[in-house]
Amino acid sequence: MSKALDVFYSSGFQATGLDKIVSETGISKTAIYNHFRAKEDLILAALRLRDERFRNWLFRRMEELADTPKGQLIALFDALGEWFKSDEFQGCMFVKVASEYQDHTDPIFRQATEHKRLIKDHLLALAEACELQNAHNLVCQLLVLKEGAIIAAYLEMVDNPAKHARDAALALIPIT
Amino acid sequence: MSKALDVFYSSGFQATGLDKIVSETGISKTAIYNHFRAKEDLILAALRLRDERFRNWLFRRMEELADTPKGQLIALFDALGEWFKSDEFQGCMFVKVASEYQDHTDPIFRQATEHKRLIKDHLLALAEACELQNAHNLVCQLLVLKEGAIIAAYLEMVDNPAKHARDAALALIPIT
DNA sequence: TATTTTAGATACTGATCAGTATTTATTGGT
DNA sequence: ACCAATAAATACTGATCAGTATCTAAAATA
Repeated sequence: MSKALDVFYSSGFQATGLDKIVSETGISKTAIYNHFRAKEDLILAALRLRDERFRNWLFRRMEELADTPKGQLIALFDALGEWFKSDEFQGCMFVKVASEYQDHTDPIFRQATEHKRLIKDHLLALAEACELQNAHNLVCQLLVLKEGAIIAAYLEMVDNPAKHARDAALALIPIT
Repeated sequence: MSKALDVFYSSGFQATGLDKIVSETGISKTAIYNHFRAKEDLILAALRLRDERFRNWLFRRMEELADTPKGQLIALFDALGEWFKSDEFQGCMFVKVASEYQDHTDPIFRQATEHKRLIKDHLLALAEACELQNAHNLVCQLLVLKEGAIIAAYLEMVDNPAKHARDAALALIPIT
């Protein structure tokens, strides 16, 4: 499953045939279809695993980098910067899968949006712990910065997008 | 060509077979391959057309909405908001194609990044006309906001992402 | 009008896709 | 040791893919 995730992440979803999954994982096609009803289910499982791993890593890293809610919101962008610099980085898997499965009612598309919602919830909790007057608006702005930084990193639009997003976040978060 | 662009935009690139292009456009496969050496060339042509149309529309709209360079930079987000609300909106075609053709040396991927570069150049010219001390940093931040707003709109992460991006931009652009 | 050229439409090719049926090997019980 | 049951590996299916070859019809020249 973990290997399947890697293959989908680096080679795409439609472009990755099940034969490739078989050859990369060593698991036979029969065994795959024993656990998953269809390729769609395999993709959904890969997305679930990715969501769990990524959120765990991100939230933990934010906690390691700062101990106040406000500090953690800023550390979001430091954590993103580390991700961008890592060998693993190949853009956001959920943006990519939502680019391939564009039907907004498709379970795959909806699972991509669910990942984003879970991150939003976490940031909202942090922002509300800051006792700001409009935590919701701030979180929306930070989310826009986060997604933009990931795209900018993937498309190599600017140098150090995480730094630019962090600077912008600092300008948006009240000092008090 | 225009119709082919629409099909790719709404149905994806790998998922769209040439048979579908034939049935949607009425142009025979032979005629298509007379003008384009391969499907890749057809995609590249569609991207060129999209780039030209989108940049023309965006820059013109920014000019219509404001007459100062600083005003136009802010109007970028008003124009984006109009795009998000339009029926046409289905995310950024270049982000989507770069999600399907991930090899950074692939002509398709590079053409996607080229589109982003051309927009960056335009914003840079506007920012430099504002005579700010660090126009480059500002443009990088605005680009991050722009890409994030498009993703947030496509994945329906937040309500009115253009407004949030615009508010953030206002906080980043010096008042003077 | 007869002939040649051109262009597009249809039909085809080998490859690859997701998914399945059959066969082979392995395990567990007696 | 023998049989039953399970699980996985191989081989196959119809569909679809990008791309091509052949065929047909129209237009241009003489």
